[in-house]
Amino acid sequence: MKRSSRLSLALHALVHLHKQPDEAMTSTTLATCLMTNPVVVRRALGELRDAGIVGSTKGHDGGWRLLRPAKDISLHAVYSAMGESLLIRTESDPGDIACGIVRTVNTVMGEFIADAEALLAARLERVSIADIANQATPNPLHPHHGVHHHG
Amino acid sequence: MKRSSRLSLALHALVHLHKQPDEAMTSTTLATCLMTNPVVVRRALGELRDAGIVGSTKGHDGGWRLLRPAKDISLHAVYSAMGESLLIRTESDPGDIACGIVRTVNTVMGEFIADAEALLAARLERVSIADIANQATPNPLHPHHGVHHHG
DNA sequence: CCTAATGTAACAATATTAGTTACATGAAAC
DNA sequence: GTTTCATGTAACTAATATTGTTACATTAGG
Repeated sequence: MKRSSRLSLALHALVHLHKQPDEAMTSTTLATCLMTNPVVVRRALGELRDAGIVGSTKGHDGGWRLLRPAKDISLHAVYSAMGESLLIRTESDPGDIACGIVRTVNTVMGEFIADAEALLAARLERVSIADIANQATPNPLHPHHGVHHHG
Repeated sequence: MKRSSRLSLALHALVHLHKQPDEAMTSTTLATCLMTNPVVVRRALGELRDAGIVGSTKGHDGGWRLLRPAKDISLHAVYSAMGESLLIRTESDPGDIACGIVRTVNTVMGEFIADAEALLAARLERVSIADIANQATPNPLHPHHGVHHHG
């Protein structure tokens, strides 16, 4: 697995929920689609639940569903809900603290990153889960039928 | 240590080389300033040497020096020389390969990242090592004397 | 009260990154 | 030419971050 698979994992799950609006999907079902563990799904979606993006219900016929239309869920909302960023973290540069250069590099880099962060946030705000779903070109071998039986 | 300290490490080293243009600095001296191991310094600067940004000489009075003025070394040159990026890598999303959604998420994200990469590259191109050095506000407690005896 | 779901803590496994040791190579000093 | 001081690099170890797993508590419905 690669770094920050959490992000694509969450997006993947959200698109699934969007495509199946009628009934809640369980963590186990999603985990099968995402080829991971139900607990990992809960952890990721739990953060989105705290941000009011998805809702979860326990017990019979419980599971996850979107709390608002996919077109109203921006990628930026997802990312900030998960405390993630597209940019690397470059805080806390190693180096002798008595050396002024360290702090200068950190300052310059920090400003650059903050600037870039704002730039990307604005762009991510303009992309929604619906945008991703609409671009979904079904796999010619396994077209979607609403139910996802993993291969 | 934080992720991609390699980047700030390299920048830190380059500013040191810029501030000391008269003689070469050894990996050991730099390692002391950067609070790391000489081999780590060699690994990082080695990539910059391959890119023609710095030069190294062996033997007595050997070490590292800049091969061109600091104002002509852009952050983008440094980053691409090291094969690094300011953006996270999101390649190879986990998920069932038979599920079209996986590929769609990857496609959309990939395009977004590529776009952002180009954007940031252009911005990094406009910042040089000299820009960082000029912004260096010396530590009031330990002003620079040219030689860096670590604390 | 049994089943099916989430919630979460604690732990194990894995992957990534940084640090270290060891030794070969090359250049200047003596 | 031999010694010394430097880089070059491979191999290994250690530390860190991430992901996966197990176990069990909680809640809802039949």
